[in-house]
Amino acid sequence: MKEEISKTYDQSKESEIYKLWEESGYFNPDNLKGEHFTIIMPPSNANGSVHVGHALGFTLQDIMIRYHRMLGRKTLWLPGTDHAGFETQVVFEKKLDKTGRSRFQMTREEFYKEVWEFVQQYKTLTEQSIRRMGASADWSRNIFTLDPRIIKIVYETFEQMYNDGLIYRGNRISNWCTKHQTGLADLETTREERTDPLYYIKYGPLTLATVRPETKFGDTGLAVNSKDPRYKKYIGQEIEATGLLGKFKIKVIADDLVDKDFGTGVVKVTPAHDATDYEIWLKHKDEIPGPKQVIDKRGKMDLPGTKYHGLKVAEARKIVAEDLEKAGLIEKIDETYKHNVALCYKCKNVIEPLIIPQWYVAMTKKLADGRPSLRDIAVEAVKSKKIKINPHRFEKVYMHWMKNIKDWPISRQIWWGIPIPVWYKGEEIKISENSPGVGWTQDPDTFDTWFSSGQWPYATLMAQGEKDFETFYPTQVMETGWDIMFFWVARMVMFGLYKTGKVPFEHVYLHGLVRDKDRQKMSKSKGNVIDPLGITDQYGVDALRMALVVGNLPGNDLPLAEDKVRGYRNFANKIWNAARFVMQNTEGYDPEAKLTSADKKILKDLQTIVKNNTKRLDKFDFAHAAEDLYHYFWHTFADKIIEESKPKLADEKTKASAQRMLMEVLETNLKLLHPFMPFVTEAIWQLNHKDLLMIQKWPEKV
RNA sequence: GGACGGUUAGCUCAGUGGUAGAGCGACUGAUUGACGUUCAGUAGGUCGAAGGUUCAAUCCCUUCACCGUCCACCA
Repeated sequence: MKEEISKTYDQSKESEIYKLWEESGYFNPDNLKGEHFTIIMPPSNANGSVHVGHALGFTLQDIMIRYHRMLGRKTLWLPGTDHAGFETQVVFEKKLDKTGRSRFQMTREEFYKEVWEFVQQYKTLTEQSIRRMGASADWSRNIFTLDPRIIKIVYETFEQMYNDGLIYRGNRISNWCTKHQTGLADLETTREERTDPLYYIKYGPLTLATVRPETKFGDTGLAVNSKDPRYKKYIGQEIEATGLLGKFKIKVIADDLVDKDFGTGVVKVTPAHDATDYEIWLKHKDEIPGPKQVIDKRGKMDLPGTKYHGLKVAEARKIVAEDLEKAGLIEKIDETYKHNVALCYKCKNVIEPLIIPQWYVAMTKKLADGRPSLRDIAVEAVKSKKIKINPHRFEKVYMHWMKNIKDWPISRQIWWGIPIPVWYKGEEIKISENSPGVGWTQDPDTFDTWFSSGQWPYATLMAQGEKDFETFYPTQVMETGWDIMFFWVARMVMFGLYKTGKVPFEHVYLHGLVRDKDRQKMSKSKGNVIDPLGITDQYGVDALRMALVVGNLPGNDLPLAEDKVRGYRNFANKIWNAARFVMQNTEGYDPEAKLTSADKKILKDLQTIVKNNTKRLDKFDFAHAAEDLYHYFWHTFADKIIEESKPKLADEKTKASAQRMLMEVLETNLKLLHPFMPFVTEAIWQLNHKDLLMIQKWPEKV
């Protein structure tokens, strides 16, 4: 046996080892006993290849899973993929664009079918990549967000919430992306500071400041602050003014949303095209007319019969400003005005606030039977520590967001997604997956992806059958990136508590983003992307896993350089060779040999490592756990214990003790290292064992 | 406009109320011996600034500076 062990660790055998594990059946908790330990894998978006950020998530989750499996728990790691509605549609439309096609030239059915095929390819690819990372997930329970079992549960929840009055259809102002032709939640917009001209426009006796003169055709009122002495006399009055389309009358109202100190202290109220104005109108419905739409969904002026009709908003703004200037209606222009503009988070086009009917989930509304609002149950779960967020500081961020939460628009005007199961016939509304009969038409919209993925923890388990749900829910840990805490984690908490009465998970672990060695975000255009599969082929998965874990504290971004991966490849080889040394020198050793006091001391010190490491894993302190093991193995075990064992092995009096000691230290280390570096440790274990290291009992704390 | 995080060795980051640590990098030396994907060693830091608490502060408090991030309806 000794001679057969190669001098360097051969990572090309990793896929064979994975096969060994997978075929053993121990990824499936049905073959395990004990108390349950569950992690639901965040479903990967099936629209591209896995990147190193995914690899980080898989690694951290696999560490927890392998650790708990070795502790003797009935351990389930349930994998899945996400259709990722909007995200995927955007990716796919870009692809269409490259070949000169567009979804607007296709039928909805054609489009859906093509995206489905596209997603299937990536789904398979993603699942292979997850395996390549060593993920010990239960593939027998693998599930897709568009699985009929999931859709059924999503529909049930929708109906239940509708009946509870938590879901309603509202015709109100929403963020509209003119490129993607869909409404978006506030979270799906970003803001960018811009410098735009601020026009001071005359409205009869008054002057007001605006950056959007083109929307003046949609004005239905003017507003001032009630405490502003300058304008007291105008409140409630109709003033007469001259505009580009002739004379008009407009009413002045008082609203405290108006800041006296901004501009002239007068604002125009354009409820159809501005969120604040819309809100002002809601409070003054009796005083001023409602929204008057002058911009359409394509972001073009909708003013038939005028010269502005059909102009894009940006063009119209220029022309309107010029015309106002010519007509002597501009008092001045402030060219240095800085303000934040809302953009679509995907295409960075300016969001056009428009009134579009959307479905909403009420966040702060109490239920008729007295149950607290979704927001309140989600706040309580964290406050009462039923859910703990790691790092702790994110609990503050979570609370702050909850405090300011607004109703969540869940309908999207996109095609790729779960259709909204609502049918209309005149004024009648019915919730149903299939047509209720002749004359009914279905709502054309689809759900926001997060409406389905928000239900993931219970939906994935319920989809497997009632028994799985009872056995594995609530889950123990949700491990994901901090960047989707609001999008996803917060929603899962609400849905989970609403639907099951229990928290969906006990712990949230938020990892940081992986960046390049200069802390830059990885992006294809910068060419600084580290491809996890490529790096894995070169250095082995274990090396990548260690590089991702060591030095990576929760919530902090992680700079990753290839050098670091190379360093841990060296470590994997070190482990291999230390093991080779031990095996070559312990042939036929006596596991019961009497220990010398020096060797006893070594084993006692090892207990401290076991104890500390276990404690660290229990506290989710993976970075330090990994670093400690690295140090102990290399600088204590390899550099000192093994070196010092050489004379001991040469002396017949101390040989038996040294052999036993070396083997015990090695095997304990293999077990401790296994969650972090499963492949090299298992490969070594397989050299002299018939069973799997993966299911060995975790070293006892003494 | 709010809030949060950071500022420690050339780089990336740990850490502790009691004369500062790791990895990588640099430098010097060793070496056919489990491993050169190695070993031994050296250099390198007034722990962002100023105050305060303390016998003692890099660590606690206050203020400030700079960097970063998130949230936000001032048109």
